[in-house]
Amino acid sequence: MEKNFAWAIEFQKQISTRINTRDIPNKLETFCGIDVSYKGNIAYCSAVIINSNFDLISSVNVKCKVKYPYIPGLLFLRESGPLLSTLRILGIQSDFDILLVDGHGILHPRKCGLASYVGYAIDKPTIGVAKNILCGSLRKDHFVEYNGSILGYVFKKEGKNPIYISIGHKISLKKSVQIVQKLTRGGQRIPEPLRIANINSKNHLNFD
DNA sequence: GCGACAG
DNA sequence: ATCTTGTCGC
Repeated sequence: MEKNFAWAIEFQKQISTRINTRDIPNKLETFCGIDVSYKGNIAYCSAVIINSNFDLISSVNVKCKVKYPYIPGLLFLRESGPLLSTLRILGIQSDFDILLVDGHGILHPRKCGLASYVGYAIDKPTIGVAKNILCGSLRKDHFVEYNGSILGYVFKKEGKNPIYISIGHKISLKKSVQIVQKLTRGGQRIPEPLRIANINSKNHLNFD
């Protein structure tokens, strides 16, 4: 029962040509983290917004039906729907400056991971933060290289597994790394907005 | 053909 | 991601 997802691959190649890998003039006061967990065929998506002082500004939990399977390299098919629906609801009550997504940005076979697609879709500065690498080779200087280009950075915390940071959209890799490091509290592996969003998404009782 | 493979 | 009990370590 395999399907043709060739269209999705072409779509990613198309979107990748529209990704902005530079910083844009923007405030850096509020940060949104968003993540999804699953139960059967239901996706539970949570988004939270915090400020530079880690104060909670806003949060939403949204339930959605799963429409696509998980296919390595095509995570956006499965998660962009729930993420965009949730961000739309969140937007009704609060705005934010930077979005952090659980998954790769341009550190991707077609330079268009989930974080890049979502960032492009909402047209906001977005950073990709993944817990595992999908492609590329690790360099001693902590950068990740793929097809001759520096597309990511490995952030390793003592005693913890590393995380992989990459540009989602409308931000540079340098600033992406600075932000992720500032948002990662001592003793933690995951930057706060994503860590809280991940916890909330697994709390299925807080969904309508 | 073989191995790898975000969440 | 999710399925799962006890268990090792700070």
